[in-house]
Amino acid sequence: MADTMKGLKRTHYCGEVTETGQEVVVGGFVERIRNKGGLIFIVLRDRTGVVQLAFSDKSDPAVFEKASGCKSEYVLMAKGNVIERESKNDKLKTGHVEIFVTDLRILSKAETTPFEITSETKVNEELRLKYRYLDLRRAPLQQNIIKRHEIARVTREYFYENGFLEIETPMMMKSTPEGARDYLIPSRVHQGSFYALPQSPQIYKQLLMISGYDRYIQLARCFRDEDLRADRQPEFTQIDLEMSFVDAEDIQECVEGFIQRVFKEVMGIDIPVPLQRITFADAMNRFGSDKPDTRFGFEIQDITDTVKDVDFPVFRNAIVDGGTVRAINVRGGADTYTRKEIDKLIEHAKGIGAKGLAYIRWAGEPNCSFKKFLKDGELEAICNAVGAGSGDLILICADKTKTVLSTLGAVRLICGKRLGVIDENKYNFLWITEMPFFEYDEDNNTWVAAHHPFTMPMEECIEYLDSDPANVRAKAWDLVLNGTELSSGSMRITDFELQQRMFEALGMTDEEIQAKFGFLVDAYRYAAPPHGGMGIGLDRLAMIMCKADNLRDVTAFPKVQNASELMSECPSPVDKESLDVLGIMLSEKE
RNA sequence: GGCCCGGUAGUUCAGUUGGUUAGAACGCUAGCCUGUCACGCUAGAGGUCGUGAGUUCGAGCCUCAUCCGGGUCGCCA
Repeated sequence: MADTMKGLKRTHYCGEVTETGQEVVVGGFVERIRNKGGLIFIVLRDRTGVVQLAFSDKSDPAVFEKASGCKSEYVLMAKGNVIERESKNDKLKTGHVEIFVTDLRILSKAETTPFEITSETKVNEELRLKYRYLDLRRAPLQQNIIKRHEIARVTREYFYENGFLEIETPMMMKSTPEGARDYLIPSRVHQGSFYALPQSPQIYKQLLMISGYDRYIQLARCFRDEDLRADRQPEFTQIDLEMSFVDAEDIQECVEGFIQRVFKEVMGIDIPVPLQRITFADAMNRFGSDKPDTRFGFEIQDITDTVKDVDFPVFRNAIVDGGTVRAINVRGGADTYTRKEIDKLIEHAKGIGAKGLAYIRWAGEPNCSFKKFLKDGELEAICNAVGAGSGDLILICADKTKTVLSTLGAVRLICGKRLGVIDENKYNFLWITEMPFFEYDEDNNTWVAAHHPFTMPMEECIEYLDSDPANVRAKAWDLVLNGTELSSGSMRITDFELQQRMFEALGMTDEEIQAKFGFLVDAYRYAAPPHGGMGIGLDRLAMIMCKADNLRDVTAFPKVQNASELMSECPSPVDKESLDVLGIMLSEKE
């Protein structure tokens, strides 16, 4: 039988025991035991830190006996006097004191854990995830989870102070097949019908504006049944907000205030506002990405004009086909990138869709992969055009402009990371504005909405809606931090006529509109204040603020790449009775 | 669905051209130790080499398939 905590009441967290000359009661997990024979030290841990418990065989033999029976990860409660240590440990906040224990309780015994619960564990993540509850005992993970809590706390405080109302929206809602795949919930009462988990509370928050709630905030759980990435979980949290009687700049200003506040309060870092703005078109041209990492250079440069007379078939064919030739100057990359590494980079570029990369590697002498096609002075002209000199590596891509940009954008990131030129202590925020309204769907040869269909086009673009969809820009914007898309926002269409035109431009029939969004379209018949809003990825924000490189490290119980959870092993099959109740029959497996 | 990387004691790893009984460190078990703090010392237990086929006299190592995990492309209005 384990001991009880009867008669003991915790007075301090372990990490807070710093003053000598007081009697304290602490509780926690055994981090480490150092048994010297007649003297035992136990390091006790809770979520605030650790404190050393001391035992001597010269004092209470029963207490000493109990201490000698302790093992790693036992849950203990200890009463004792805080005394000065004979030899101090400067590495710990509580390193100058220890608790000389007079009453020890073993509240719960632990089996040997599958891995050691230490800060610097190198354990395979798969195992950590299977025993997530043990992994979560480790200080680094606890610090992330606590920091995430701090972010959420500051978020609520900021938006409450600015007049936002927190309103919950349904987790069971109507499935809308546009966009990401929905997670579906079968209905027992309406067999054959399904609810969907929200991809975002988008529709509900717009309805709240129609209902006059003016400023809405919610830390909303969202669900998308798509493949995972390091920065994408199927289940995530958005700081979801919507505002009435505002325009884009008002919303951005409000969010800038939030960013400033959360970085100051949680990290002690000053973020200057207004945040930098760049149009979508500029972002693509300069960085080959709609979420550029601006912490380093290597910007994309158009050298089509410089090479238009070069007799290199790769360049010429691209230009003749209406494409472009662009380059990045990987400054100082000539030594890092050996011939072999460049080949690997080129292979990677091919994976992205490029046919290859041409390069000029200037290590001592400029070494050019297409030298035999160059006439006198042309090599120098290219180097000059991109500002390259000795020690630099120029990577050139020639293809359709879209391919060139996405390739060089990806290559730029790889090179930046490889050369270690990214300052990990920088926080570069960027508004991406004037997002395109339509995207071309090459599979079906149609224009599709790049955002949800209630996004407002920019006023000056409305006239091109039908004639020139490629040039219609949306009153929509993204917020990017260090190359990660943090947030996305837009103004919504409140004009019934304009909304009808949008649906038509997207090729939706009246029946489709009615079936999918009938209630929302109807709602706008009864007047709506001008409104717009944003959804800020809380998980991604936490990830960057914790300097984590994936969302699992800031999520208590994350899912793995195949969207399962290794600890509980969900999803899992259910028995036939459960399915029968729902009227669901599974198809035969192959 | 495509591509890339990984899987050897509980954990982290090593393992030579394919060749006796697969090693180390940490952890674990037992014993010793009064000032440790990644405590120290002594002894010990612990392995379907992810799984299944194949090649071979012989496979941790070679081949194929498959499972699991990671990254990425597609996908994510």
